[in-house]
Amino acid sequence: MSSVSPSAPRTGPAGAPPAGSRPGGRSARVRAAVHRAVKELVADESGDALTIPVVAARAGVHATTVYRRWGSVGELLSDVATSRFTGGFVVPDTGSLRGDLERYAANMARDLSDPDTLALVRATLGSGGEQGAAACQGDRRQQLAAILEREEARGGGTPSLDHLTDALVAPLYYRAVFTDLPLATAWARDLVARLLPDEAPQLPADR
Amino acid sequence: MSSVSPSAPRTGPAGAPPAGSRPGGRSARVRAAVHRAVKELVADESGDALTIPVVAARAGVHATTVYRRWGSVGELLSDVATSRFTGGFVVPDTGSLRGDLERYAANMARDLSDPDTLALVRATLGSGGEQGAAACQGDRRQQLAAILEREEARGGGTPSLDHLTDALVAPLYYRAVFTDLPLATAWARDLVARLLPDEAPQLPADR
DNA sequence: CCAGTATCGCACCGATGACTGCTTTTATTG
DNA sequence: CAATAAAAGCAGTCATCGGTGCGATACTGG
Repeated sequence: MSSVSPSAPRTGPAGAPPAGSRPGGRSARVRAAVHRAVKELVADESGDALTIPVVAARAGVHATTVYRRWGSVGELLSDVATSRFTGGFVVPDTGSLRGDLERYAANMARDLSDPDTLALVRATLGSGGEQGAAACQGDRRQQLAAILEREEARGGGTPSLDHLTDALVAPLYYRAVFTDLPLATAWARDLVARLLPDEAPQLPADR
Repeated sequence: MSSVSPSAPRTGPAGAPPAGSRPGGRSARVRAAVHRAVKELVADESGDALTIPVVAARAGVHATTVYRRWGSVGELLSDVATSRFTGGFVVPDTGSLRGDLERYAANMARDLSDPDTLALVRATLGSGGEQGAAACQGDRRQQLAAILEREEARGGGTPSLDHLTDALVAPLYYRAVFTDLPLATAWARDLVARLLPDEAPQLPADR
């Protein structure tokens, strides 16, 4: 008998700067504060239940505001995850497919190695449902597609996007989320090596 | 100021039939009822918050019982996930590594395709923390190790367990948890094919 | 069949989470 | 600079979650 709050005005759909209304200073500041509070609380992992009042209190914002802008913890987490995982890092351009992928995989590995990030992913999956799951991927697909497209323009035959996801993205995410194995960059490079048979690796030293 | 309940007697560590104490009729029945209630509630996905009182009510069990046997929602979910994912299906034995893996991957795909199972995984990840994540894997590693060991006894060189995880388990889980792409058995077979180059597939018709 | 004990049900309490009108502040627009 | 409307703050209500002490119950071993 809950879950639906038919009254909330909620102008913007809780995504980025509210569509056409008021991107002004305060809203943005509140949004940032809430986002940071969520990240911190999720990172703390004190089993603090991550509830709206707690988030609001830590953000120095009134709970009402959070209730109105975001409807529930799930939506809030999805929003945070979205802005955390989209536009994050730039797509590498090393000149070769292998180089791009190795760089990209290494970036992803480093990103997912952060315990705070990992906690955010888990929490978002837990209460963000289908939407939250999507949010945890961010641009990944577009970014990989861009790499692939560039390589195609360059000439060579490329693996499909799905194949790439299976061979690269999936192992990274799986290890991070489900196991406690370390996400070494050497291992990430191995993934690329298995995906692209033969020929020597492009990046001798990492970063 | 929560998370630790120093008083609870809690004889069995909330795992399977209580170690040496009392596997008797009622306890087992209660346990089963609670487990089923959790599964149903998680499956319902009504955003019902999945709280202890709610679980207890649906199980027809008093909340106190749940509080005492399991300490928190996280532990409860971990327990349910563990018993859901361990000893589930038998390790296939088709006589060849490829056959075993294809069969195993297909089973896993079918298993993870169930929306209820998926919801359980997500919820467990969300509030079960590290332990919950481990619980979602069940015997997978041992089972794959068994398949590998059998193949080694048979003679052939086998891929490493980690490699197997990256190439098979990870994509399955990733697709299920993070995307809404279907987990077709044909695709699962492709995964095996990419893992084991050359030679024709062993199972012409599935199941 | 009986004693012993683990386990469950019941009544109860404090704390706090979810949600709602109303007022006040702040950003935009002319 | 003034008017307007959106968004945030405030106070307060209601439901219910988390947790405890005690008595009743059912399982186990002799």
